[in-house]
Amino acid sequence: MGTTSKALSLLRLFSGSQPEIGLTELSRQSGMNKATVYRLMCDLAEHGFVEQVGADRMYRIGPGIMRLAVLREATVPLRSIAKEHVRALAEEIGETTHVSQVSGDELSTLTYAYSTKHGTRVTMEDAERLPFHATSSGLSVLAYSNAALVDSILSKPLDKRTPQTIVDPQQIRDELKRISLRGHAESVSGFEQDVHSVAAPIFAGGATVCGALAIAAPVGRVNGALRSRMIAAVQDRARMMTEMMGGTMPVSPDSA
Amino acid sequence: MGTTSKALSLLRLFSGSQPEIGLTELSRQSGMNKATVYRLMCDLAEHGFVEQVGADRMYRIGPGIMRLAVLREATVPLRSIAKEHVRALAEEIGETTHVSQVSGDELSTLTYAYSTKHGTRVTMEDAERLPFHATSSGLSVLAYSNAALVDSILSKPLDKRTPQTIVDPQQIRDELKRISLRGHAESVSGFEQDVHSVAAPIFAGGATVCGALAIAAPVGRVNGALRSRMIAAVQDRARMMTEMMGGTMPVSPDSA
DNA sequence: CCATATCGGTTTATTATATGAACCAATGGT
DNA sequence: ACCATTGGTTCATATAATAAACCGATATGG
Repeated sequence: MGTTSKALSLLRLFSGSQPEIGLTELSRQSGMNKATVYRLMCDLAEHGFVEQVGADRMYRIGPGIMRLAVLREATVPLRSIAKEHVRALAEEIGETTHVSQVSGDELSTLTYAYSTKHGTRVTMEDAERLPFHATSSGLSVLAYSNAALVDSILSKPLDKRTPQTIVDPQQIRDELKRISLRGHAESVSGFEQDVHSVAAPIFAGGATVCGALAIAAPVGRVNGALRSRMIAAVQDRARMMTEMMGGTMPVSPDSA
Repeated sequence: MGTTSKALSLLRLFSGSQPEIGLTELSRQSGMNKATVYRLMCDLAEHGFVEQVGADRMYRIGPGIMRLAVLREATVPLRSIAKEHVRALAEEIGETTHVSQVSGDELSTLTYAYSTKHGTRVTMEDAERLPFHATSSGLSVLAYSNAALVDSILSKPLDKRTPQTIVDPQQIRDELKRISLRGHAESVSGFEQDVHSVAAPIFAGGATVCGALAIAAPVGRVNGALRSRMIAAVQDRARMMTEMMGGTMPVSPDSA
């Protein structure tokens, strides 16, 4: 692996549940030599990609990222668009909503919103990486992705997150076909126990899928009526977001 | 320079006025060999830090940045806090407002807001790098920064952006003292002709300055009354933002 | 319509750079 | 007082980065 890739892969270790990491821990989790990690982190810090904080000198994501993020949003405003719709949709349906974004072969949560309508709700983690095969968001994205990505994802071993998680590649491929016909994906307890979610893909310029909009509710609350409303609303909103992104829905299922 | 630093410095070339750059152009502007740039960009693309777009294969900032940005904002929510205040302040004063952020020895615009009160207004560029010595934002930050940063900035040659730009290090140091006493900085046509701006620093945990809030108005519109309102408002808002960031104003000027 | 220039990308011998085991100094818990 | 762990440093070794030349494709212009 190239040196640059090693440095960037260190950033991958940071997550919502682990926003600050020490030098030794970084070395352990990356499997790289401590001295190497140290130098790489210095390089990253020099450019503001990470910063050291507190007496224990832990590293966390740095301010330099924000400049690039502002630049990204100025050209591809997925997050700002998402924020509006996610908010409104949560209000409308009374359940948790979120938008996730494709980046290469990864899918991560971009923003989410809770509704205060019920005392219980599905909770989200910041910037969480979502598995493609086990979430409605992931499936809806995959259903409109090129074959190369689908193959790449389904050829690796699929994590069985819950007893309900579908991990058979062929079964998933069949489901992807159905999804691309219906225009939305659905998952019941595939990622987290007791979570029922529906999702629809969002497209950017050139009819390429750039992410997904999803609604997630406790399984027990999803009756026929709510389910219908969720599906209709998520598709409608995703279509609106696609429009705002300057994208178009592919005319026919192009998962080939 | 290390390989990693070279890769990261390529990202620095992207800006609001140049959001997409081709391979040859990157090579030219960075001074690095084209083959080297190519490999580095591949590494960056692999991790979603850049992506290639269109038929001409231009590079732009990629979606991978957004995951890190979400993570950053979850721990240091400067931008989300800034957005609210910048909006409200623009409304209140009727002029352009913006918040910039320190990252190492750089200062860049994080968010801004326009007011529709007047037909003419100061306009901003996304993610623009601001010179410390020529902007009220930069001066207000510098006035509360440690001596190492101040020395580092003032020891390099200072760009004379306009005839009014102050470029004499000693003169600037004197001004910094006054700023730290008053709590705000002011610049008249120091960065852009005909722009009068006032700014106040924002502090994060540990009384370290993390950025600045500023109001910018056309010189001709800033009379005594407006100027007083701008100064009072910017200081007030910056104080509020500091509070929300969990920061504290340093008790005494600590520019030593 | 052909000649030329420029583009993104690729190859390969050369060389500079990254690496990692061992080592410090500092801190904290027992 | 001790041991374990932390962040950080050193330097001989080995690996990975580099750059000139090259390629095919596209665009430019006379």
